[in-house]
Amino acid sequence: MAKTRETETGNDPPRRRGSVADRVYEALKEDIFEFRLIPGDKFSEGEVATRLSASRTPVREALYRLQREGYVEVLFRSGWQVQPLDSRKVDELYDLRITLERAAVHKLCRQTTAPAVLRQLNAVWRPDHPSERAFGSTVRALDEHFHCDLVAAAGNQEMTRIHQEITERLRVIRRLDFTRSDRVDATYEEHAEILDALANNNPAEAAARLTAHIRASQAAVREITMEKIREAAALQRQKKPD
Amino acid sequence: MAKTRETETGNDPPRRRGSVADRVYEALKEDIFEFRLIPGDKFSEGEVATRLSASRTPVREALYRLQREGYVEVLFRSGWQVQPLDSRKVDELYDLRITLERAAVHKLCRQTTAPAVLRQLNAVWRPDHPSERAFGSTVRALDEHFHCDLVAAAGNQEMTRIHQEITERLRVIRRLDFTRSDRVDATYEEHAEILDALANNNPAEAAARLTAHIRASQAAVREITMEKIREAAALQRQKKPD
DNA sequence: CGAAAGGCTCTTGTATACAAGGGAGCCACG
DNA sequence: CGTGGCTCCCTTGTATACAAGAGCCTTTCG
Repeated sequence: MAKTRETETGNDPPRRRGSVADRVYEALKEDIFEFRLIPGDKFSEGEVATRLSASRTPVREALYRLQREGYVEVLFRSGWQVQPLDSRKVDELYDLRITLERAAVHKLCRQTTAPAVLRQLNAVWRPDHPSERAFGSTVRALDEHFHCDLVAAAGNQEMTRIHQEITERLRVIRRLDFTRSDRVDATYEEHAEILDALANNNPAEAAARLTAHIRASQAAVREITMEKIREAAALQRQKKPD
Repeated sequence: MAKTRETETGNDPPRRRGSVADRVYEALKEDIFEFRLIPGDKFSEGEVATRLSASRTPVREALYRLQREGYVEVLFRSGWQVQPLDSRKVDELYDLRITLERAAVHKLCRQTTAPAVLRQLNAVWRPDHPSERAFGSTVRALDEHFHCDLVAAAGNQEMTRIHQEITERLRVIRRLDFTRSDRVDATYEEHAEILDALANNNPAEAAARLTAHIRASQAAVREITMEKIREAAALQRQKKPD
């Protein structure tokens, strides 16, 4: 249901929507996002082509796009592999995110025509009653929009495009952040603080709050990941006690 | 001679070097860089395939890569077109460059293991005698390396990769900067100042100098471009006085 | 019994064949 | 003469056929 309509936020779809290659691209990306394809999994072009009722040509095109975006890798004449997202790369992407969003915030404060976006974001992140707060995966989507909208509002399309790519790349990880209700609450509060600083045209504080917010999320995600790894390891030990 | 070995600096060559697709990719990119393919030019896949003695399959792969990087665009069932690099996008890419390089400089100052790169850069940009200064296209390559090395030294591979992409995208334009000897001299001096600030572990000044340096280059390039456009327009008027 | 070598299968890389559609030029008609 | 529509060619998008190599399994020899 609703497929991966989320990824249609339209950064660079110069290719005609509805082509087989696009369909395959979206399907594979969703497979990766939904863990139907796990990092390390190997598969072949023909296999994917059969499963998605397409020929190898559009499948290859989709795979090359995904490769460029860092999701998969081709092993010379030995099939494809889902690229694992190691913690080093994750940290690098977070750093990059912070760099870009800080720059966006500074740009935003130098602009005069900002309030439109800010008003809209305020409406979402400052509901009249706490009961109006979203929950679950909705918060993840809203959080993504918050950060993407800030960057987009700065007006640099190239920056927006790259930030969008990073956002998608980190999506698999970031969703973990919103599985804890305390983190959801923190997100609401921190976003509100950032919006305050922006409303006061205080770029330094806005940037500081933004950085702290992202770092907190990053730390929480890292912690949750470690937890999950420990759980998985325990389960593994329980299963194979050799 | 020497082909486009420059682009082999190896950001992401997961594809086997020597493949037809890579050869076509490099050839097309060089065609664009050397203005054998001018922005606005239209061409077809079959045409390129014939010219480069390949089939359409690797040509298409190369074209999709170039499309993703913003060099060309596909017109639905109506051929391909070399994407013009409008001034708005150029400005955006410059802004992005500044953002990334400033971040790199800040990171660099927080590190302890920086001097190696700095020493090497100093050797290049602070020759014992001004006579040892490079000239022509060599300066362009050296300037590119200066900025790329700074970013690479910060240690964020993702940032390095994206910065590299931006660098390539702006190369066509930036080369204009080094056609004026005063700009070459300025580059030497400004690079030296940046290296000084880095040696003194003064991130704020380094970032400021860096920004000023890039902005100066941007302004010069813009001016030279305007000049060239005026010249071209004059020539046009002379040719077709209707 | 072990190890090495050879072949067999499956993989990607490339070439070509086929399908669908857009654009320009031409012809006919008002 | 102008304009609208039609047709043909050329374009990309997709499917399939062919080539070359990497890996594994089997077989054979020491």
